[in-house]
Amino acid sequence: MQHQNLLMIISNELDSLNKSERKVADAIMLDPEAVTHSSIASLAIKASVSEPSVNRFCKRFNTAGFPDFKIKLAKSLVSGVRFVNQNVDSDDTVEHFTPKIFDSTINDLSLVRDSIDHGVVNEVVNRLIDAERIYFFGLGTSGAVARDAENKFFRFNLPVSFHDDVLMMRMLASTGRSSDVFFVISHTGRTKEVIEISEIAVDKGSTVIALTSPGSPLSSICSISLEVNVPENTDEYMAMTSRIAHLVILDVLATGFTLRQGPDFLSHLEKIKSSLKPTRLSKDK
Amino acid sequence: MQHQNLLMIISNELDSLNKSERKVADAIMLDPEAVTHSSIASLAIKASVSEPSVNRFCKRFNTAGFPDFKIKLAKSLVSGVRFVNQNVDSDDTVEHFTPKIFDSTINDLSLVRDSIDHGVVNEVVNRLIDAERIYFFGLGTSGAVARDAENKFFRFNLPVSFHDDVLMMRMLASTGRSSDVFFVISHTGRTKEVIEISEIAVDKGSTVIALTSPGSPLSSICSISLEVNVPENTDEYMAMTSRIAHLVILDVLATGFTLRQGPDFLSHLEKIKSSLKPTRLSKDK
DNA sequence: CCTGATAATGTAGTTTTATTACAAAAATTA
DNA sequence: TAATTTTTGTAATAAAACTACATTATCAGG
Repeated sequence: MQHQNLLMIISNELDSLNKSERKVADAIMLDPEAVTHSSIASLAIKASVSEPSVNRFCKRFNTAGFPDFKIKLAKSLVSGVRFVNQNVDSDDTVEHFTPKIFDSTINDLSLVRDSIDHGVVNEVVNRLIDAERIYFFGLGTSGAVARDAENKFFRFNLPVSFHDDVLMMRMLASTGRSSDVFFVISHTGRTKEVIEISEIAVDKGSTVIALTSPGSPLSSICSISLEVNVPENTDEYMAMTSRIAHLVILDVLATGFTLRQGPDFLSHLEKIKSSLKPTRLSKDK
Repeated sequence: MQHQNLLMIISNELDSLNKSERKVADAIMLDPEAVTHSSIASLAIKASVSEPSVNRFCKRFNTAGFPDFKIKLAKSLVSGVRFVNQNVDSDDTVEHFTPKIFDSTINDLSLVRDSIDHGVVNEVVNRLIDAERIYFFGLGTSGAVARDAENKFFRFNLPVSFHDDVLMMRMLASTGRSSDVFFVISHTGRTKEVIEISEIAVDKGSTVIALTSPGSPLSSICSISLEVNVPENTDEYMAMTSRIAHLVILDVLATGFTLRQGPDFLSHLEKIKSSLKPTRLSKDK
């Protein structure tokens, strides 16, 4: 893992430390937050070791020195990213598990943000702009994502629909034209029906864009694959965050779409927005 | 606000700074990450001011001095929450706007995380557990959220459905029983139809839980209101992040639900999970 | 259980970094 | 414009971190 939490690394390597290093580690674990504000001297005293021992400790953990160590330590302490189990425990109360779920989602989103392929995003936006029709396909949870996508892309003045019925999907795929874009959403990329349907659409010469995980069967057979790597959640109580990443990516695509259309397009969006006004109660009652 | 971001504070007070303070602020904003690794001297040079000016700058922002400032700055950079210029510009390329959209979503989620009322969450979980039936209602974008919620709560072995058709909603609401829970999702909380339907359900003695924004008409008429304050996005190109916050909150509720059922319940969830296996291609081809 | 080698730790001095006190320079006000 | 206040910088001081080297502990082979 590229970006791992310093405190976590320390606690993992606790066994492979020598005496004084261990003393330093213990002193840090006791109150990491305090270490952030203390000098190398005071930490040395707290750990009953010499200052250079603390310094050596820092370097052992791939930091430039004590100040750098403090910075990295501080980062690892930020808001709920507490290294000690960010997993939900069976005896957690609302106060405990709520921030854990948020933090875990946030963390996953930032991983996706940093790993997404801009070239592919760009290419997908191009294909969407050239499309005469867009179909969003998804089953189960991804069906909800597809539905959200329809809602978003509908505003762009082109025929869009979403489908979560495999029979409909199959029929549409087999009657698809080369100017049609099938946007297939699937977390696993392993659902047989979805793969078959995508293959049909590809055979018919339509563009099939997949929003799925890297290296999946779906990914390999479609025209363009927008691969999203969301770490599998081993925690039984944790929800699937991939669908949220998918939603954000669709936001990205919609934004790219809008930007490419130029500023005139904004007035069109405004028109749709204001069409909803009569359905709402006004702000001032 | 309890936990506010240092970078955000700085960018907010940019106007009230004097010349040299402003120079320091600009130098920091240019590359905050670099500042966390630099000395007061090098930052002073970069900002073309004296070292004491940098020191005074730090103290002005309620930090003990430069080292403490660096720690706080480092913390504000965690989870990639970059606050500088998170609006999408019309000449942004994919490389530019993609992280902006992710960051803005992440930022909103962390605000919701810190502002959510745990007592209400707890109460909502209780009501959901006592429910004999749960209906998830939502229109437009919130329809997709409702659909996702159905998918999630369906696994809990109790009758759940989602509806995005106002006529169906109206009929269900008017035939509702006191053991029924209507879970109404609405970002604005101002859609007339939704409010009317909720009022009907309340009159019939059903429990109406609203997932909506604070102080909205919907919020005031329902049984329990789960209020989510997502800052309105003024940027024309930015998407609505409230729906994502809603999804995460539904994850939280589902988690609370699962935890309350005790460990035996997990085997039931496992059963549902494995029921999907035959629809998928195996990992090893 | 000694001896030499190696690893671990500490001491003391050096260098870097941050802070403070004060003076000079701007800016502001009357 | 002179007095006052605010801002900014200079230079000295203090604090903190690091380095080279010395000492001590540990361990393997005899």
